[in-house]
Amino acid sequence: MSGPRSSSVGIPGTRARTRNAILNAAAKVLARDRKATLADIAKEAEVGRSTLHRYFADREELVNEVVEDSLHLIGQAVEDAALDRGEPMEALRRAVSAMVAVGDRLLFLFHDPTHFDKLEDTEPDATDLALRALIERGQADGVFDPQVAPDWIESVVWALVYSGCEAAGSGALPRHGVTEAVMRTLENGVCAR
Amino acid sequence: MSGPRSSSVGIPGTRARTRNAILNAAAKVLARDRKATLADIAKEAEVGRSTLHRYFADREELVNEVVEDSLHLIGQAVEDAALDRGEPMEALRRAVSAMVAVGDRLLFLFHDPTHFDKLEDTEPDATDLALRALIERGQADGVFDPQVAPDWIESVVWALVYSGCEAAGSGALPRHGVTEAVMRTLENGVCAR
DNA sequence: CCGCTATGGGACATTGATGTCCCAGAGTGG
DNA sequence: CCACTCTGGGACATCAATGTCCCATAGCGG
Repeated sequence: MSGPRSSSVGIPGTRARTRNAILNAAAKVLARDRKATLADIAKEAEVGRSTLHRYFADREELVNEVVEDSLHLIGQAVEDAALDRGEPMEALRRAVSAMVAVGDRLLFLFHDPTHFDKLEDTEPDATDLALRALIERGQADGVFDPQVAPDWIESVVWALVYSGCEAAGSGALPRHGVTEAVMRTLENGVCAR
Repeated sequence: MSGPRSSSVGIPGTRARTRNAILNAAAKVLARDRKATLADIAKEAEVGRSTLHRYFADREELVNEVVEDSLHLIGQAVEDAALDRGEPMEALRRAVSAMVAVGDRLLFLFHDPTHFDKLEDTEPDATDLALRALIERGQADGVFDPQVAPDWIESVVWALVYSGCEAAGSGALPRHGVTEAVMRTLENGVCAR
């Protein structure tokens, strides 16, 4: 009855805040352990399991919403990076920096390839398109290696950013040095200059 | 049941072969979906669920054995690469090639960070030591970038190899081109030469 | 002060995976 | 041909997670 359903329009701030807390907690917990219980997530979010169920009927629904939210956050961050402006290499740096900034969600998404599969159903999202365009622009400008597939370069970028975020999470890299490490590797590989 | 099944059932080697089939199937299935059922694994291995239970009492036991087996395979492959011999860059190429060769197991291990955690309990394994030694040797020789932590370089190598294996799995890269793509990226990053 | 909403927590029913047993069939070696 | 081993599959018992209800209560706004 009167299920407080519809999206975040007109909802008292409380509901949006609780909802957000649950989404964040879910992303964090599920990134660490994909088999985490709903109870675990509720605990992390500091809400009752009942409350969690009030906001998300299914586990599936919850996960889907976290995925969607994460994609949205990442997309927003990358969009703000305005990859179509400026030198390709500088734009790439902004992209990496933006990705690192939402590292938690990145870790969450990458930790479950299943989500990645669902993503293929939807239209190619703006994030990938922007990144792809940047890569091709850089290749055309002779800045990025034109002899390898844009696909591969994109994979490399995501992989290194992911790696950097994980390294930061485990303390292997200082949080502020992630972008720099990733960029240096993207520019030079692992070779001395 | 049994169409073209095992031709020699009483032979000692048979048990090992069945066991191996289960381990391989488990690695493959679990790499794709961590929540896969024991029934799924049994099906992939083309054995009955009962048989699987005869070889591995627990799900936990099975997973542990797959981890151990995978580490062993990877370790063997890398050891055969004799990373302490020859030019660092050539040795690195051999390392990458060896890792790619056991890509399925790599995908399995990386898909569940939990396994990675257990690994920290044990002594630092030979694989990491060999790889680390190679990296430091290369840095000393001025071949690898001495200004970044060996830790980071190691992460990058694993990340790119993983990425390459995944790309191969999804058809984005031809299986035989993985080592080349990874090495090119390690040598030049994503920049034009 | 009153009512409304959101919440937390407990009490179920349900479901799906898991682990155990047992039995009959097939292939092998003696 | 007989005994033995390994196997697949079915029949449970168990268990943990999940999803549903319901009720008492705290907080917020009118």
